[in-house]
Amino acid sequence: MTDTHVDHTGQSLLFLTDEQLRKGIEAMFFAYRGFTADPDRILDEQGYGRAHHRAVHFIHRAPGTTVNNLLSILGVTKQSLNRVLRTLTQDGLVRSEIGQRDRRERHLYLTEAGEALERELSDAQRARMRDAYRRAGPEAVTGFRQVLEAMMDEEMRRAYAALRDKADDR
Amino acid sequence: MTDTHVDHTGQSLLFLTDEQLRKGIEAMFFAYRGFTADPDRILDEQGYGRAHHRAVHFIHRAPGTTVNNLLSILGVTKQSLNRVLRTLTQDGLVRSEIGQRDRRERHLYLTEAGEALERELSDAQRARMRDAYRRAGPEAVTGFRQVLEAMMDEEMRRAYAALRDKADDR
DNA sequence: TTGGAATGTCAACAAGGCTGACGTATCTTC
DNA sequence: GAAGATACGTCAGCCTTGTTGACATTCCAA
Repeated sequence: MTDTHVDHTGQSLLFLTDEQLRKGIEAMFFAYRGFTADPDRILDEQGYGRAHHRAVHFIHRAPGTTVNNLLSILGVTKQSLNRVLRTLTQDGLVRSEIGQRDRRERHLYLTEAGEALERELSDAQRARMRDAYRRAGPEAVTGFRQVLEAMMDEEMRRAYAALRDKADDR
Repeated sequence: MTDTHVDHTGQSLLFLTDEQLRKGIEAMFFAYRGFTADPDRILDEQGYGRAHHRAVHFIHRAPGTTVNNLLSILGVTKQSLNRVLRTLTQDGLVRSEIGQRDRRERHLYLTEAGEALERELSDAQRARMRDAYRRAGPEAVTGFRQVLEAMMDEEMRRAYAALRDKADDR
């Protein structure tokens, strides 16, 4: 499929045709649809959207995070995030606490109900991911992660790395 | 990173922790942002959005495609697609021809201006993809594609395969 | 102590999804 | 030839989720 050669320095070279790159682009497009399909269904039942999923996911990942912090991870305006946060708070899924050190800050946490939704969503998404990994095999998984990481913007790569290494899984 | 073992049947097994799966999920999220970042900038300058990009991309890929066909690939409603197609046609980027065999059908083509925009968009996206591939290396590329393909819904996998094999690149 | 910066909230608007209803042209089938 | 099915376009109206602008609260440094 991909045409690999080794040059005189021993470096492995990739000859990438436009066609190969296009396939990668379309694979990314279609796969992302599959990636979000299961959560989307669950969210729809509850009257939520992807924005709610993202908020819930990252609050779960980093409990006590501030609004500003979440903003930089999600890459949206604070007004946009605020609307999502407001509905989640009203519905009793998210709880916000005024900062001890800096009273301007709000620290965000999931309630029990919030954790329950998060679990439902991430179970579905992990099942999809696990299935894809199983079918593709272990070497494929490593390659998958390497390409994705190389595709991020520098800024996102930093956000990802910070989250990536938070919990250990060796 | 991924823990692989070989069982007594010689089968390679994957032990996937929730943490590993979560990293994959977050990698997918951040990478998709990088994936769309460059086209988004170009589109924004011209007053278009991702919806226009998708239409232009697939009309370029399958010139003469019908509206219905495009609908099933994009997975949106005809009202939604129509809005996009209308602006693209008015702006002289897309041209539609009444079908020869079936005069109810409209066959879609990019104009010269449409092809020019498509080229600009896909050049940017390919550059990003090429860069990611180069950094990740040849084996990673194969794995990347395998996992993505396994992550698609069955329906999307068919659409992808149909497009995938249209042009040859061995 | 006061003015600027940072944090977060409220209001209003736009893009782009969606459903529902309908009109028109064109097959296809009886 | 009439009746129904199909392909496409359009109008109206809704929702989510992005945007900008204005404003309140709080902190900090001059």
